[in-house]
Amino acid sequence: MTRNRAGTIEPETCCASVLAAPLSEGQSEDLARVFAALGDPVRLRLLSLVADAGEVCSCDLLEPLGKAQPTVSHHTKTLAEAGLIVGEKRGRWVWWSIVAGRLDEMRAALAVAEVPT
Amino acid sequence: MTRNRAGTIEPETCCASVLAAPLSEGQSEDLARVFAALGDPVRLRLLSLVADAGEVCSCDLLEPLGKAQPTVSHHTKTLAEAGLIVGEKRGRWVWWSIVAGRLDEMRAALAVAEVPT
DNA sequence: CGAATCTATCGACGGTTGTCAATCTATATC
DNA sequence: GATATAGATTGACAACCGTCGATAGATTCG
Repeated sequence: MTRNRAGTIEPETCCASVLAAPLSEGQSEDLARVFAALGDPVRLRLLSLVADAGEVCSCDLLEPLGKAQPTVSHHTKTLAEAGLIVGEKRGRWVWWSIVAGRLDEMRAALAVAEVPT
Repeated sequence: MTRNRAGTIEPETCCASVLAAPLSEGQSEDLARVFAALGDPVRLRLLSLVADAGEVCSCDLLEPLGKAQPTVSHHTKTLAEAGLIVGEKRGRWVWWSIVAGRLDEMRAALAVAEVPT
């Protein structure tokens, strides 16, 4: 598996499916890392807030999530490392937005009866 | 959120999307439970084996997964409680199969640009 | 019944994770 | 430069999780 400079995970197999039999250990580890990032209720709410607003700065996430600042920072980092969001620093603020393509990849991984290319 | 007697998760909102802004705490917890079940490489490989074979008995999972019997039993239980697989006992064996609808629900939850009803 | 086999449960161990107070870095403002 | 603010990092703690040996339950076969 490869890893880009931002440290996000980039499986060589962009479309490995859970339904494609025996998933290799490498593929399963890459997919599991991203699903694990989705496996926390606070991170899912964070993701929904970012998706809804299009762009959100971290400071606007504290109150709706009801978590302390280091906790929110920890979650944004986890989601960013999973490639699900990206942050852009502007002045003192970091603006987060969804990586739609990454969500599509995960959807594809869950696809039943995927037509192999 | 509701929960049936088998202990499997049953969100009242079958199609709650991560993109539908602020996901309620209940919705996010239900979704997170299922994504967390998917967030382990051994369980993803297990899922792929079941999906590929259509039906697999637990005894045939030990060797390909390279895990001890209690560990495999633990993982099948986790996936079953998440509603991703179902087991049918026949004689001494338990035959596991995929719940395709559950995978579709999770794909829908990750859908970008979902059209709200 | 007794032996063998498949699965689930229990208990324990080590590693990981979510959380927050305290602290540090970077940026902006006076 | 001094002060204030947004965010990241560190360290600590409790809770959770993956793993497996031992054991128990269920079913089949002799």
